[in-house]
Amino acid sequence: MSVNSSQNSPIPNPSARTTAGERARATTRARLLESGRTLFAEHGLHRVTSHDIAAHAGVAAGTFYNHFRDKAALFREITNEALTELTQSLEAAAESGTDYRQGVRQRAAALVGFAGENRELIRILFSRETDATTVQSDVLQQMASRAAAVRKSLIDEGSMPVEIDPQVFGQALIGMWARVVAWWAEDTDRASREVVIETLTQIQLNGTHPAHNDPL
Amino acid sequence: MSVNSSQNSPIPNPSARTTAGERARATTRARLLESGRTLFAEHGLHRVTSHDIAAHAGVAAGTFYNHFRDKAALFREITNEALTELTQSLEAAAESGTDYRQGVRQRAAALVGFAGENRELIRILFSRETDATTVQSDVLQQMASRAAAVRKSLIDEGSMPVEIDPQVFGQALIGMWARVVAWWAEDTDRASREVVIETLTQIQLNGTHPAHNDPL
DNA sequence: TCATCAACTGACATGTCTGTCAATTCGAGC
DNA sequence: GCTCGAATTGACAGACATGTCAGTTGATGA
Repeated sequence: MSVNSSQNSPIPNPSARTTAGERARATTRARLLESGRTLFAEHGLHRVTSHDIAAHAGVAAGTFYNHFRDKAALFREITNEALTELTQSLEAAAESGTDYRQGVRQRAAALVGFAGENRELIRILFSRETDATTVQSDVLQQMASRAAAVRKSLIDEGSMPVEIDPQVFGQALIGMWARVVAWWAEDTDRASREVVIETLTQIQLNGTHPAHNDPL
Repeated sequence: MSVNSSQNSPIPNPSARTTAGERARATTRARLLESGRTLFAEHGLHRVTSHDIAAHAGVAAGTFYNHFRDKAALFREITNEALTELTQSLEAAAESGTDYRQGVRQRAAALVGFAGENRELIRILFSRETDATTVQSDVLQQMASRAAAVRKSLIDEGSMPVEIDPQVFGQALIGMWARVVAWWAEDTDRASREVVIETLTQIQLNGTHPAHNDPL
């Protein structure tokens, strides 16, 4: 096997020597993904058929199955790609954060920033009107349990009232993030990016260090 | 038309003189609704067929359509009933509250209480795994915009920092309520009812009067 | 006992989505 | 120009959900 053997990566390497056939195949595949993204965002998973996607991409119905086992496979690829990107974005934010307050704000900014630049994907992942609801939880669950862990340690050291349960608060954060981001991505004129970030940050910080916080 | 003509009400009047046929009809209808609730809660709207519901209720497929125009009609009836009940419960809580803090806690208690006693309905209305997602928003939207209005007036009188945007906060509350309640209703051993209520209350109060609150 | 009628039955016609496959197109190499 | 094979085509068969309807059941009351 050569070092430069062809990859399964969804993104074809443009610098590699490719045949016209390979290029055509990659183009068709990309078109199908793009059409899937557009249609799923607009109509939701179960109101879009594989034939719809093929037609929107300008290829025959059978071609769809030349590239994807079934509709679920294409959907999975779209959402996995989105979630990977989002996860990376959040992890980068987590690493760059120094103190806790700053970290919270940076993660909120990463989430909101991602939402602003990937509105179709957010619509697919989080919107009430579409159906990726089973998928969404993983990233957020991670974020929330991280937040819950921090919160737990704050309780243990006594700097947080026990009335706020870490698990419940974690779920509350997940719900809040998903909803706010979906709402905002639907129409980003509804609020400025900064206000959204700031509100999410404040809620999380106030929930964490209530009452006896330094005023900002 | 007689004063006592038969009604379209889903709940038959037991004190009225009824024929055996009418009683049978009401029973069948109730069975279908009950089966729908069970199956929708377990499998979600679009993985349950009208024939499934009929079979679960122990009647023939055609009987379903003797009682409901179609699957959507039965689903609507289930969710409407649930939402009406929930709304009433929340409104009762809103009326009984005297001061703002108390009102917040009472509405949270009403929501959580409803969730504990109607776990199937909550699962249908709010769970990620089912599909009533379009329906859920109305009640919560109302709750949230009420909360947002109060919050706006607090901003206007200067007792709340402007960083927290009322609209965004309203969406955050909706998301938080829906998620927490769905999570808790799935397994009520996850946290005590009191802890859930208290956490929701704290988050909302802290979000409203941050930093310079009286400590509880 | 019998006629009536609403409730119920379940086979079926209809429409829709899915995934397949034999035939066709088209670029690459000879 | 010709052959090979990968990519594509689109008609089609199978699976399934939906809603209907002619026929059956059983309570009612004459």
